[in-house]
Amino acid sequence: MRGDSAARVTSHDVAAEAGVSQATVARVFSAPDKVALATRARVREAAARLGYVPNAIARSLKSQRTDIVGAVVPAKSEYWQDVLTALSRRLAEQGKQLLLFPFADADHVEEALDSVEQYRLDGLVLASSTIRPEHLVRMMRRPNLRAVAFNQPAASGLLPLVMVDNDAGARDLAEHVVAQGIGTATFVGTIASASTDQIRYRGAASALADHGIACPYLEAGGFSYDAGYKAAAQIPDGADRPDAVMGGSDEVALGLIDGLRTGGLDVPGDVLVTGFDGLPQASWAGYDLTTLVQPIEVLVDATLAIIFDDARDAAQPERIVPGTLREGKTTRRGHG
Amino acid sequence: MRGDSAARVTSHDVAAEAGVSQATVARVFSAPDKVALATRARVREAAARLGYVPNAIARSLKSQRTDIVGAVVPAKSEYWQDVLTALSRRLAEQGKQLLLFPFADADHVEEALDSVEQYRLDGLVLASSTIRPEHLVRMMRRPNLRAVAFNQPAASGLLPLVMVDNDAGARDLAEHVVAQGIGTATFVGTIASASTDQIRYRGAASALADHGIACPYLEAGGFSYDAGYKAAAQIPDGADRPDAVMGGSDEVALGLIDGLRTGGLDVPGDVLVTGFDGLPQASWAGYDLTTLVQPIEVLVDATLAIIFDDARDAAQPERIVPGTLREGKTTRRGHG
DNA sequence: CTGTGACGTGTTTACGTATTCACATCGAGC
DNA sequence: GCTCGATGTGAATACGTAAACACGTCACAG
Repeated sequence: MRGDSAARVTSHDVAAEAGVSQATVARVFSAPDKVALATRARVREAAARLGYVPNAIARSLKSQRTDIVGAVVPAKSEYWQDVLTALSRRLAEQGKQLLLFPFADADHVEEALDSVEQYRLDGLVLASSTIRPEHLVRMMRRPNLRAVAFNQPAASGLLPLVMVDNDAGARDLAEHVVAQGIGTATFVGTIASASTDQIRYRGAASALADHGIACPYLEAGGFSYDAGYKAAAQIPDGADRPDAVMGGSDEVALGLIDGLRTGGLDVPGDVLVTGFDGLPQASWAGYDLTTLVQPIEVLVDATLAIIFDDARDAAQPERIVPGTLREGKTTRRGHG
Repeated sequence: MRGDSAARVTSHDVAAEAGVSQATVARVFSAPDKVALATRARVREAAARLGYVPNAIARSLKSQRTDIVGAVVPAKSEYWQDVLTALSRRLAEQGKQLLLFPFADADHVEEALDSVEQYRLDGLVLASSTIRPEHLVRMMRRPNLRAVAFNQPAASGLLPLVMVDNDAGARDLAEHVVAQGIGTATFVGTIASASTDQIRYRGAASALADHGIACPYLEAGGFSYDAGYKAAAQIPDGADRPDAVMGGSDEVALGLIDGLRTGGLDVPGDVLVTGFDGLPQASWAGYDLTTLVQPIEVLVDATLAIIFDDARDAAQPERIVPGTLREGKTTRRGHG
């Protein structure tokens, strides 16, 4: 029978029950090796009897550490869901928590950041390339808060930065489709103002240009499946139809595939398609998309290293991690 | 030029700057109408000048409210991602935050709950039917914590409960496939021990039985696409092949579709497929899955209502919300 | 036998805010 | 002209913990 009726059990209550001081109780739970073995056992028993659980709020107030990392991310996005899953898993391993600050539009970032400042977080992950530089600067200036920009090239020079090598990845994808023998290509970007989108397009266009292939840009207008699906209708058909369509993200690429197929085209028979990110869905048999897989675990680890490593005086780190080309059937040309 | 150099600005600092007491500063930020207009303006200015932001930790300690709701959810799941997105959006509208406690296996729920107790959350959403009853009981007993079971039939009688009408939904789906003229069916469940899985199967089997159709159960062994994909290979082919396969969740159903198609079958030509949940991916043109769409917004609102409504003495509420049948092409038989 | 350090514990204070209580001021009502 | 209530503000306290500091005990080296 655990004492669950007591409304709020504090370390003082436990101290009284065990016949020690509050400080000793606190030590048992935060620095056990500083307490004699016998005392420790007695306190532990008393705590169990009363159903005592340390109050993280009070601890945070006193210690000036919350053990919570915040993440400012777009509310709707497959890619970020994956990142957050990896992030929270790693944090949980270290006994830390993840506090979510999702935002719907880029216009609502401001509100999210207002909330962020109230909580004295140990660190903050600023995700999405739709966060504007002025917001980044704002976070840069908060004392005692390690903010890291995640996959957000625009943050370069403003904040510590972790990202996949978008340029190299886009080039790899372009080289790959060139190797399949294409003669024309179109890049369907997500949102033209996003810095990742720009880098990916430039990388792909530059690599294609090296082979004498022009690559017009088409904006899907979002990071979503729907945006890609609708964009497929904009792609020229007939004689002007490109041999390959490169999506600015996997979500857009998946939408493109279905959009193109709905339009009566065969992927990869009539047109090759590539993505970018390496979402789980890209591996689904129905799509089997050729894409650039981001090493999310590596990126997350690098992010947490920046937040928690004590080298606070170090220069602004920038970790740029290479991705991996995943070759799926969407670029496998029937060499008939 | 905002005073961003000051390491930690407190209400005391603002009070000194504005020539008022700390209490007045606190009032300006928590109950502005209790402060004279002129004073209020002066304090606001001083606060802006110093870059003061109220400390949510200290506020929580004093007020015994954190304005944070926790959610214990499986780390990997499309369905829960959707729910969490809706949940955090609604919370953000009320100036509240969502703290995530993801768990990898059912065995790790215990650890997650340990963390939960440390934070004095305003409410807790217990998701996933893989959380075992003993864990539910534990949360039931915490004082000052409104825990709500979300889509977790097993919690009935133990905790306030919000869920979609799994039984009716499964029946609707079964009736729908019967109306397509099927003669045989197989139910491919997620995890047999999950209470939602059991209810969905029983509902479907019962409705099918009303039409004299037997419905064997096959366990995919997970809630994932992969589980469904692999399970497709277990489905009898040839003469024993069922006319319809009902998936225990959309993720499983999507995997089933691809698995069946990989096996050379046509969906819906050779076999009909249904899902359950109404994931965004189910609407993707490549699948266009017939499924039962959960009204996630409604479920989330009901959950938050239980957490925040002051009728704390009310009997344990149980909200069971009906879902909506979404008819996709995976059950559209070619009436050739 | 005394000085020294390690060890274990208690006392006290501070973290930053919300709230209670007390007090002062002011306008209105008999 | 005095009471009364409303209004605005300050002083003081509590929320629950961690950590600095002080103290006492004991083993051991000289």
